[in-house]
Amino acid sequence: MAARTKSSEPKPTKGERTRARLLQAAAREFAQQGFDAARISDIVARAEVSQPAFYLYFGSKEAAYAEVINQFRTRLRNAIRSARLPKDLEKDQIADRVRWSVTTLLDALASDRDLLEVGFYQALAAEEIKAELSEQIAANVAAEQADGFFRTDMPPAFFANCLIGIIERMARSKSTPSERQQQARFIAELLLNGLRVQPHS
Amino acid sequence: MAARTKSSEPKPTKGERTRARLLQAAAREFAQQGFDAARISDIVARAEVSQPAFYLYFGSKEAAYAEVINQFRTRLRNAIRSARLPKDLEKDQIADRVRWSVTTLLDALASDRDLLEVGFYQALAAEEIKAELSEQIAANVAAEQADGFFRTDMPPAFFANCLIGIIERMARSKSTPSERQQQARFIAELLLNGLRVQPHS
Amino acid sequence: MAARTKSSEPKPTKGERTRARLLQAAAREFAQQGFDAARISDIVARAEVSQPAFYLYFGSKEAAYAEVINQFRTRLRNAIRSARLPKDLEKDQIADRVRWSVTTLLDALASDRDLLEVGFYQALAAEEIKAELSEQIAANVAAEQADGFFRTDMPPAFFANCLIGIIERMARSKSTPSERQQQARFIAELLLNGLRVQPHS
Amino acid sequence: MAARTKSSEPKPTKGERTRARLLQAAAREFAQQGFDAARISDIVARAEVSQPAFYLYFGSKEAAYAEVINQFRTRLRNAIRSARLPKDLEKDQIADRVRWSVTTLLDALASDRDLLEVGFYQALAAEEIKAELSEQIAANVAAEQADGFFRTDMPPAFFANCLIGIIERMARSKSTPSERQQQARFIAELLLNGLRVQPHS
DNA sequence: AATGAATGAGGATTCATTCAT
DNA sequence: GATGAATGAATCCTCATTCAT
Repeated sequence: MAARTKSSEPKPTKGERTRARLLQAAAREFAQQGFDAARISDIVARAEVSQPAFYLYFGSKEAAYAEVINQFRTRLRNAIRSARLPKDLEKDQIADRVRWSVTTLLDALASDRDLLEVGFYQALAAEEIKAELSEQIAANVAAEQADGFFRTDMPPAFFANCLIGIIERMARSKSTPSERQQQARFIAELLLNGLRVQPHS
Repeated sequence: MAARTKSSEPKPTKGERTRARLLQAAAREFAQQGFDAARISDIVARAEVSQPAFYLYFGSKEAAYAEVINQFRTRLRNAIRSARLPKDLEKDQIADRVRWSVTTLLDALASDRDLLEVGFYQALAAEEIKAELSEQIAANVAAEQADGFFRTDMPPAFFANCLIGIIERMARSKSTPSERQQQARFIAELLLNGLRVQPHS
Repeated sequence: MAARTKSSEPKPTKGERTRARLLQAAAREFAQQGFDAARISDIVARAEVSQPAFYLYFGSKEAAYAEVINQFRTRLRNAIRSARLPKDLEKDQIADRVRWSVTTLLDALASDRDLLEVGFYQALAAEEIKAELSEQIAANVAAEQADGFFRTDMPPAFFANCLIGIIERMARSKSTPSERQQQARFIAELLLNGLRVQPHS
Repeated sequence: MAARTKSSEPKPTKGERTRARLLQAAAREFAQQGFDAARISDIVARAEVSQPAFYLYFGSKEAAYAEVINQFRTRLRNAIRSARLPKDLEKDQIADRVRWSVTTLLDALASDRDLLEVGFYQALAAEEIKAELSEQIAANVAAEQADGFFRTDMPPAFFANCLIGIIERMARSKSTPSERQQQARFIAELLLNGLRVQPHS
């Protein structure tokens, strides 16, 4: 009776495992070839199933692509949710916290290179995803401006887009966790203090 | 004084005009559909010529795409060349000059939406182009750091990528020249002074 | 008085009921889609069983189609057998009797629209079935000519085909029993007396 | 100057001839296999062109089928138009004239066996075509009833359907022109005078 | 008695590309 | 300088059918 008490997923059936394999193979092919150039035959070869098996689990090439994109969106949304600065933050912790937020985002993006490629760099999906991301970040920034953390003479949406642009560039290169921390440090520093020669630091 | 003495383009022959129409049509189709989804048949339809005419001027679909990309690269290179800060700049003019550089870039990018789409947002070409762009900007930044305009505790390449990321996001939306000036002002301000609440300003 | 004493079908097992459901579903799909366009997946969906279940009861799609056709043939044969004019018929009862024969046929055809569609209107089966039907009717007609009921200057086979053609057209439209009686009346009248303006009637 | 004066069709281009070959090949395949079972690959093989050539002239398999059907409809419509009894007909010429009408129809149907098969015996198109045919014939019959040629106690639509059914059966078998005349004679006789033993004839 | 899962084989359609004129 | 006509090669997708349970 005790078994499986905690697990939310009872145990994947054979079909579910096949489907998962196909989805992963699809993500890889879409990432490497783009939607049009990706061939179902390569996806199923990678997943080691026959062509009809693909259609057992996805209605069409488009549907599979959409599912890959959705995976990415969902993960990204979750990451964003964790990246909000808490209200009771001390002013001198801002830098740390911004760094942490950026790290969270970079880590989320780096967690699956294939999803990243499809969702962030392929024209078909990227713009819509970035638009959503932008809105969410802008909302966060607005709140943080209201809390007095950031200067208020720049529109949140503008800043959100800058952040997305920067992160997109950074996320492009394969990086280790510690490299990402370093990146996050630079980004936070640039965003907070700018490029101008600093008075003392 | 003889006619056409100064003009660098003597006078386009019929063939040259056809070729130009085809190239523009190709840019539009590639921009709207992406390389794979773009069809030669649509390109020639747009250019109002027959299919074989396309092969009279371009060796292949790939070759036409490459030519579109090259157009973009060339324009971009020229723009970058103008964006370097002059050495004898007064320190209090930095802001103006950075603003001007960013405006130059944004204007160059906005000058042809189709080229921009292909060269900056389509995975096939974008990374290479951005890599080149990054190197050039990094070189500029390094020089400017050496001249004492910018703080030196950030790697030029890092900064170059940030700038590219930001510019890419900004260039995405269709904008009027004056909107681009406004964008450039924000960008320069952010890059120079950061998001932190400013001591006095 | 005991239950099922008279019934020729002892009591269908579960398997037999499944098979019957499948056969009916097949008839419906074949009728609506034709042999080629009908899909096993739709048949089993209609019968609410799985795909393999189909092959538990029918060797192939063709076999199932053949069985549907056979059902129709059998019913038709029985109907024809009842439609023969009895020898000791009074001359003035011919009209009634012909009417009755036609009604019998029309009723038989109307008793299952799906079988009718497959067996009478789908090219795959119809010709063969009509050929058999034609022979049987021709035999009846020949006998009736010999008995002096019908004029003998027309070949029985010719007349049989006319009758089949007429009946086929009539059977096409969905009709109530009383509409079929009306149709039968017209048919009998036309066949017996023709379209020419009648001397007195 | 004199050349081509009478010809209404200037001279078929190569493409038009290819298209005609394809259409005929399609008619043959559709006739022999039915719409679903017919394969484009067989059609183009018969027309001795490549598969893409098919799509140069027809948008799809469906479109080609529709065109075949339309050819048949058009011919049939023309035939029907000629089969109307002229008003100034002498009563004793009715039989001849009915015979002639039926012959016209049978000849039209026999003129292209492939079109006939598709348009008259394949479920997909047959019903609609016969419905139209029925209306036209019924209109003719009504006019002829009004002119006093036929008895008026039978609905024209009913008679039209009978005629169509009979003709459909007759047209089924391959026949020579003289066989068709014989068929037409029988049909006219049956329709006019019926099967009843005739008083004197 | 029944099914979840899978596949071999085949068919329609599209597209870049090329002759022959 | 230009095109009507044609094709080789591929790709998505469907369907009847089966295996292991």
